[in-house]
Amino acid sequence: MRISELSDRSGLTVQTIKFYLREGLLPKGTATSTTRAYYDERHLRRLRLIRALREVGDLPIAAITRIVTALDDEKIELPDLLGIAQHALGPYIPPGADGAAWRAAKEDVDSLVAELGWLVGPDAPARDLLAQTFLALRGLGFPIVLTELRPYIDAAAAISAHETARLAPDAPRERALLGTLVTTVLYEQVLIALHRLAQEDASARRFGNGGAS
Amino acid sequence: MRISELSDRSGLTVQTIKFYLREGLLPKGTATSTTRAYYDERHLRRLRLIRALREVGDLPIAAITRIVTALDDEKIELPDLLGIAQHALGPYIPPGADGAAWRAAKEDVDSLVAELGWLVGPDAPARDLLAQTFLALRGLGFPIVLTELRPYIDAAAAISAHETARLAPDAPRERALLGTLVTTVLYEQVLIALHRLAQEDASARRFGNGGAS
DNA sequence: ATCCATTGGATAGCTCAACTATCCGATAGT
DNA sequence: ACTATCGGATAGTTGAGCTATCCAATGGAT
Repeated sequence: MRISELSDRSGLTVQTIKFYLREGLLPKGTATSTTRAYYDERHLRRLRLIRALREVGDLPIAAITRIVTALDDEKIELPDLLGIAQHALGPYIPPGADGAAWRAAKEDVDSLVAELGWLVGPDAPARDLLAQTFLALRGLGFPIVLTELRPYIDAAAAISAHETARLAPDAPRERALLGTLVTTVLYEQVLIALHRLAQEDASARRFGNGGAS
Repeated sequence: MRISELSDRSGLTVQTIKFYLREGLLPKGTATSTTRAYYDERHLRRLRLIRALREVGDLPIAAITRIVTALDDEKIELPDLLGIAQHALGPYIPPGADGAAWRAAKEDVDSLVAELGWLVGPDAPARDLLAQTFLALRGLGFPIVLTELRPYIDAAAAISAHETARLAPDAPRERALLGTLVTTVLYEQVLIALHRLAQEDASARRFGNGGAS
């Protein structure tokens, strides 16, 4: 199909698609002449992936670029993609930030991970995310207590065990990679949404339907 | 304290603090003359809250404005604040979007919530967030299966039950409100971070330490 | 064969969010 | 009395993510 049909079918403007082409998010179509190139279903699927990561996952273009580059790289295998995706998700803490309090929070996280016996790379960005949150909580007068953390740890462990088990080991590479990504990025939003819904429910039951309009 | 001391203690520039004052995120100090105003610990706490919501929760200024306005409104009670905070968190789906597929996704969500018997307001934004994610997943060829959702539902329910139970009913109003907010916004990040860590652990165990650097 | 809408490719511009910088007149403290 | 600082206002900057315009080259319809 031509770019205009790609535009129609994806719901994106031609300009936006050209922008994604420029940025290297979308591979070029097969050129049949100077002024004509053809696109196929793979391009359409790629656009859908980009939009899902942008709109639902709220990832910046730069992060999506890194992810799709890894997706297109035949050499990258499934287990490695998770690391790449997680790195792309951030957060990006400028190195050497914040001094003593930051280092203390990092150490809290490190010792928590060690205590749990989780096999996690030492520079996983999720460590920074957790440390950042610990730091903010402390600053607001809500210091972290391990026992308070327990339900979150259990929930995280249960869900990720389920997710990993669900990966079909015989799926074709592209689909397996996509499945991993989807799990990492989109099901995280599912979890957040369900949590907010459950929270509203719990609050309504406790306070007798407080703020529900 | 004066604005310069507030700047030093919060780590924000004077300009940024002035910006927050202009935007109504930070209440004005008590003016002692045309060119002098004094700020107290409450202002410092407010700045810490703003930064936590911005940096950790990644909320836009507009959402934070709505939240702190509710915080400062003596008439708003704890149960109502949760609704306000959740509304401020978004997402903001432009009404009347996307047509048939969108409506179908919304209905999936509505029937799910009904099936679970959860007491959730009909216009809770979390419904939209979930619908949006369902839609994206379907577009990528990963349709939602209720059984796949089960672990997420259970996790969400367990966590929010814990959170609601943890609210001390005798805490002073300001602190109770803050606690609710913190739970909603910051512990969500804790959950995400733990999930990513757990996922990396599960993947490492299954594939023999794949991408961990 | 001709002609005009469409395409690919390049470049420049726009919009929004979140600050950041400058200016100005008043004043507090020395 | 004087000068660094403050509050308040206004304007400018930066980065992300598009969006619009231009241009020469088609290529399908006539």
